[in-house]
Amino acid sequence: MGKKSVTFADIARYTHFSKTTISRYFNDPDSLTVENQEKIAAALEELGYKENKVARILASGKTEFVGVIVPNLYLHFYSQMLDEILATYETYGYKFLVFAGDDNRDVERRYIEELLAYQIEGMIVLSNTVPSEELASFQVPVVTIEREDRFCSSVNTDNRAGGALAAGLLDECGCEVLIHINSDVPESVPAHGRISGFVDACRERGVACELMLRDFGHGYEEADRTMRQVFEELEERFPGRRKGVFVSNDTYANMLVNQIVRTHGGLPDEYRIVGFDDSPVSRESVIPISTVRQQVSRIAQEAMGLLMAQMEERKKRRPRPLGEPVHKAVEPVLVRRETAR
Amino acid sequence: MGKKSVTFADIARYTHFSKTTISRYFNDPDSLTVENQEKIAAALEELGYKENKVARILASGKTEFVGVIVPNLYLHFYSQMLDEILATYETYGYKFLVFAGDDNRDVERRYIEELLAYQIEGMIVLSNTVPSEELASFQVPVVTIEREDRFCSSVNTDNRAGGALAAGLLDECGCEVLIHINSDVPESVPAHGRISGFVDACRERGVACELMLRDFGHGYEEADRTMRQVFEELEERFPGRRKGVFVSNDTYANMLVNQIVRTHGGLPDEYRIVGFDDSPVSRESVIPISTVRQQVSRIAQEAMGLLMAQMEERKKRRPRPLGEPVHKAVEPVLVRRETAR
DNA sequence: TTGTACGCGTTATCAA
DNA sequence: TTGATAACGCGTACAA
Repeated sequence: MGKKSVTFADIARYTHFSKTTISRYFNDPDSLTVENQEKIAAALEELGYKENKVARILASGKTEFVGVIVPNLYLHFYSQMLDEILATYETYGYKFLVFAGDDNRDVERRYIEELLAYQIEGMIVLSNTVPSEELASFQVPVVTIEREDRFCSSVNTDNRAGGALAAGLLDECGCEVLIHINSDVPESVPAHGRISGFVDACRERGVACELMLRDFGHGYEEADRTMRQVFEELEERFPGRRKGVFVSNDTYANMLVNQIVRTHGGLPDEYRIVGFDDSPVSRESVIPISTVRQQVSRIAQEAMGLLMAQMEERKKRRPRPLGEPVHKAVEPVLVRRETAR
Repeated sequence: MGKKSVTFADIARYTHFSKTTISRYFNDPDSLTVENQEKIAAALEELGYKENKVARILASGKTEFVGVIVPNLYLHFYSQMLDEILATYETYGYKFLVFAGDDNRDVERRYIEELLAYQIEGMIVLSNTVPSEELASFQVPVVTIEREDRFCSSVNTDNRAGGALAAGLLDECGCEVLIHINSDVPESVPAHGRISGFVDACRERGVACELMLRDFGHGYEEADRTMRQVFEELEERFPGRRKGVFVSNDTYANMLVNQIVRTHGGLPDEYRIVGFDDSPVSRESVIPISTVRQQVSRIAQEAMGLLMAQMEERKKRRPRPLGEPVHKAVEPVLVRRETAR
């Protein structure tokens, strides 16, 4: 690399101390006299020392690396989540090696191998292709976020509570029939709670409840077409009745709002709509959409907290055999906008 | 770390080869007999060997790390950009250490120090707080994307061409007056080209051209209020004339569209609108917005390509003194939607 | 308070 | 084709 970089040995030679003393200057400065600290500080300045953490890692075994695997950064939820995860650097000092796995299981497996080769101390997984059982089998602490989490510790939004919040708001708006639009989410995925939470809340409130589970495909266009059909079905099946519609995410909710506005020239009183995520589109919509916000920042912090606990445990002499996975739930928050007050 | 991991020494002992031979198995397998390759392969399997790239780094000096600094991942452009940067792992094998600097200069400086301590081989910078002159002073190849780039190599969208595309489309739509809404972008930032490109294209076409540069502040609400004023001004100053409005980004363009739709119940024939970025909101809008797309994927690839070239050069015996920074421009693409055909 | 000596897990240089 | 030995730059017992 051109000129060799300045090392502890150089500083030691220059200051007539030993390498150990230089090392101590960084890791336990108080064990040196103030005078000598200053000498060393001056020498560092003089020689233009730059620290080399790779060498430190090899010697200490601590990389302070955490691996992150997201499905993509196209969906706002994931990028926002990553943003908040990165922000925990200020608290814990851990650095993040990030991979976007694109929902491809084998690709993600390769990424995990690579991460392990870099001696990551822990892993945060948001993608849902590799089963949690397999994740748990790597000898590294893992915390998952909003995905199947049977064998791993995890942090999720309390999706059931989210479904209930939506049902509650729509009910309060005086809706005669409560409808939930979603895809057929497997029970193992936390987001399934949006369905069950909504249905149960409807039952408790004694309100008519309708489930419309559709395959929204993968692209935007496809989803939009499906939503158009759903809209027509709504118009046909529930004419004149006040419909409270809870849509599984804001992007889909916005499609529905657009459809309604294009047809009726606005949001008729017979519609009330609630989305999920509080993603940008919910407030950018012509009619700002009421929604259920996931506390992304809190989720990220809890996840790093959980991970830190496991990583610390692992550094001890006799680490406990990890015990049962811990699952944390973060309460969602209702955001009232114009589609349902 | 619980059980010590299996090392070359263990494999060597087990197979009665030397550590060197084991190393060769990985880095130059053909220099071993096929027979011995198989023996070693078997031993690796047997003992459950996991590679340790940190040790390799220390010995070889090559980290295959690239540092990335983005302002945030809240804006879609940055997260999409990061997504595409991460995707280049498949081509080049470089891993990415990512920091979100939140537009705080000193924070970003700390992040850069940290990145350098991890012996990154190169850096991709999207945030705009640290001057390119300072970036160039670190002894690491740097490529910037869509930011001030005087002293660094860079890849940017050809913003002037983007402004011209917008002007062209609006002119073709038969607009009588062409208006550009933007903030007062400094000339050093590539995005300034959207202004100059637009203005020059108007002049060439001999069309009336109006610049409305406003301070849109930092939050969404603030920007929305500003856009409301801009809208009122448009209505007042150009009544009855067909207005071709080019807005600096899709989020703002959507605010304008919403304002118009709320006032007029739709998009009157006297308005044509073009945004910039092709971000999700442009097609999620009630009236899907015509826009100028940045070729994010191409930009990311060009950036990594440029960076790779510099990093390779640096590994040679007598690296050229880097010479002048290289600036690449990527052509934008016009996306015709409903607000301007 | 400071120093000695060794280890971390690879790669690189020679020599065989 | 293989091996012995010395780096790589730092941390850490243990000794002084």
